[in-house]
Parts: sequence; C-alpha cells; structure tokens
Amino acid sequence: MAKPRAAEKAPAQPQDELSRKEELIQTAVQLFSEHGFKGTSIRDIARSLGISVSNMYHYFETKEDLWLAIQEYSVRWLPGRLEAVWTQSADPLERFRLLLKEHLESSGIYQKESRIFMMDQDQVSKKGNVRNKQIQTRVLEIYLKHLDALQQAGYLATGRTKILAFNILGVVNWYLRWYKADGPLPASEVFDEIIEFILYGAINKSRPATSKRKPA
Amino acid sequence: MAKPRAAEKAPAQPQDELSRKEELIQTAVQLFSEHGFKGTSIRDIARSLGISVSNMYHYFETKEDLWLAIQEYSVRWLPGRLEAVWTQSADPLERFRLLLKEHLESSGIYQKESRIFMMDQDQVSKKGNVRNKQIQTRVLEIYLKHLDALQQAGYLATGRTKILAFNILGVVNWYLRWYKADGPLPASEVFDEIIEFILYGAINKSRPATSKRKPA
DNA sequence: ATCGTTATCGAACGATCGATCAAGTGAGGC
DNA sequence: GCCTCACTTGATCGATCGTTCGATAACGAT
Repeated sequence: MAKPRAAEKAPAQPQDELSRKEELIQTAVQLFSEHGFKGTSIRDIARSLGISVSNMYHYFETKEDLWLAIQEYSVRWLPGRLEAVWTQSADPLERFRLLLKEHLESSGIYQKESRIFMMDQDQVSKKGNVRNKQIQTRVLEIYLKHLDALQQAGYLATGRTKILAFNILGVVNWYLRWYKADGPLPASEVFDEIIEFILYGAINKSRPATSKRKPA
Repeated sequence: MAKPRAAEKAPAQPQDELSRKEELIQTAVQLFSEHGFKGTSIRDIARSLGISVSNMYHYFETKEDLWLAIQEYSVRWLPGRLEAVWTQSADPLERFRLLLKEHLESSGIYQKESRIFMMDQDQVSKKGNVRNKQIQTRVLEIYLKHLDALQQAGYLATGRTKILAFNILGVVNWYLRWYKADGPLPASEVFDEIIEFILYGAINKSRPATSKRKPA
C-alpha cells in the first residue's frame, strides 16, 4: 500500500486499468442519466461497452458501488468548492455572485452526474442515499450563510432566507435539466442570465429604456 | 383489509369500485413518490394495500396504465388551467402574477403526483412519456406567451425569454420537492414568497428600510 | 519457458419482476 | 332456487434482475 520506494516504475498497467474503469463509469453516467438508476441494468451498461457482465464486477463490487464511484469524483467536491468562495470577497453581494458562478460552473462541468444525483436519489439504498443528502445539506447551509450575511447588510428583499435558498437552488439545479451543452448559447452567457435572474428577478423594476442585459 | 359493509344498499357499487381503484391510485402515488416508478413493484403496491397482485390487474391492465391513470386526474389538467388565466386580466404583469399563483396552487394540490411526473419521466416507456412531455411543452409555451407580452410592454429585464422561462419553471417545480404540507408555513405565504422572488429576485434593488415583505 | 497477477468470459444462481390463468367468492336480478 | 357478473385469490409463467463461479486469455516479471 505505502509503496516504500523504488519505483516510479510504470505501475502495472495504469493506462488500461484507469481506462476501463473510466469507460465503465462514463457509460454508467450516460445510461443512468437517460433511464435512471433503477432503469439501467448491469447488462445494459456491459452491453453498451461491449464487455461481459462479470467483467464489470472485477472493477466494482456492486451496482451501487458504481453509483458511489460516480458520486466520488463529481458532486462530492461541490461543497468544498462552494465553501472556498467565502474568502474570495468581503462584499456580501459580490461574494454571493461568486458563489452562484462557482456553483453553476462546478455542477455544469459534471452536468450529467449532478443530474443523476438530483433525480435518482430515491432509487438507491438508504446507505447510498445518505452521502448525497449530506452534500445537499451542506450546500444549503452554505447558501444560508451567504444569505444571512446579505440580510444583515440590508440587501435582501425578504426575511425568509430558507425559502429564498430553496428558490435559488431550484433555479441552479433546474439548469442541469434543460441546458444542452451543444446548444447555440455558450455556458457563460447562460450563467450570467441565471445569476441576474436570481439576483433581480424577471421584472425590471426601474424599467430603463436601455437595459444592461442585451435584448433578443 | 376487511371489506366494509355495503352500508345502506348503495346503488350499484360505485362506492366500492371507485374506492378500490382510488385506493390503488393513492397507494401507487405514495410509493412512486418515495421510491420512483421503477423502484416500486406492483407487489409493493398490492402488499401495501393488503390485496393480491392479480387483483390489481382487474383495475389496471398494466403497471404503466396505473401511471397514466395518475397522470390523467392530476397534471393532465394543468395546461388548461394555466391557459384559462390569460383572459382574467389585461395587464401583463398582473396576469403573469395570476399565472404563477394558478400554477403553484394547481400543482400544489397534486404535489406528489406532480413530483412523480417531474422526477420519474425517464423511467417509463416512450409511449407513456410522450404525454408527459407534451404537457410540459404546453406549459412552457404558455409561459413564453406571457413573457412575450411582458417584454413588449417593457417589463422584462432580459430578452432571453426562453432561459427566463426555464428559470421560472425551475423555481415553481422545485417547490414541489422541498415544500412540506405539514410544515409551519401556510401554502399561501410560501406562494407569495415564491412569486415575489420570481418577479424581483433575491436582492432588494431600491433597498428601502421598510420592506413590504415581512422580515424574519 | 514458466509463473503470478490481472483481465475477461460464458454459464449459471436465486430472487424478483410484470403479467396471466383458472378457480373461487358473494351479492343482486330473475 | 340459480344464474350472472364484478371482485378476489393463489399459483405460476417467462423474462430479467444483481450477483457469483470456474475457467481462460493476456501480459509483465523472473
């Protein structure tokens, strides 16, 4: 385990091993996002990859381990990334903007994975579900922390920060469902639109003839 | 379950027939919302009701028919209800408020059902999925219609009405996931919070010392 | 060439899935 | 009385599920 020394020797066949395991994970991500966890059988994944079912069990002990492996490299790191935003600015509003941007970017990179854990969490066993809910709880608390700071600074339009947090998370999470990476709009512009909506809503209160956001 | 006595010669047996079928539907709704469509077997439903599996097939030809029956009495009527809002006001903004209120109320009445069709749509066959997507498409178009009217009247802060519609639908649909009917807050107050957020966002632009929305 | 480890496979396991079947129940109409 | 018919059941079907097993195939180290 603690390989003592020696040897940076190309360890075993990291190329193939990682490759095969990666292939399995990526195939699973694709199929899970299309048909759900329960709607995707081990045989579906194996067939889609052109390997045998038993071969898969050489890399993952159970189907749920495969699920957890996906979680491990994707959404698991989201809370930490969001927490790191706190120190990046002292202004609550600017800091909150950074939070939203980081959230959108981080979950956008793993769009399919994030979608899976948002949609299929009721389809796995309790144990496999716990981690997922922990992550969501941590994210919610990060948002509440930011919103409390905003409220104290007088920025918020409401005192019900929890409902507000849910509303915001709804927008951010929903984007995982409708955004098509191969669509006409670059992600950065979509992010700006989403952030402006979260901050200032749909209606232009001041109604300036020239908006800072571009029209159609 | 012991069959209740047929009270005072209830004419025919509409009482029992509707009751049993209703029981099946309600049990299915509960289990589908907890474990998903694929995660709920017909045996789970039958066991939870205390009846035999084959008895269920006396009321529904397939498992997916049960799914469709749920859709039939719940989300199916949503587009029509939302369309009816259009004539209720001539002012685009007030009309849009009515749309949001109607949407929240209508889907809130069938919260579990709406949740099911929002979450499990990838778990049913293509045929069973088509209607669901049609409903969602109709709802989206209704929103786009309202948003276009708002835009022409100069109310909108952005020209990307489609992204805006997705953002709004994210908030509305997400509420189905987090709102607990047995929670401390009455639905009407939650609705107001959601609507204000959609219209004006999280940040109080004008920053009045006294907000019209109550603080904590 | 041989060995050990890793990677892969086909076959099969028991369990459960959605669905079907033939048979039994009981109440109402004749 | 008995016939009908909606309702209900236990047994069972073939298919598929996640998982396991024993046996190879491939390959680096010796």
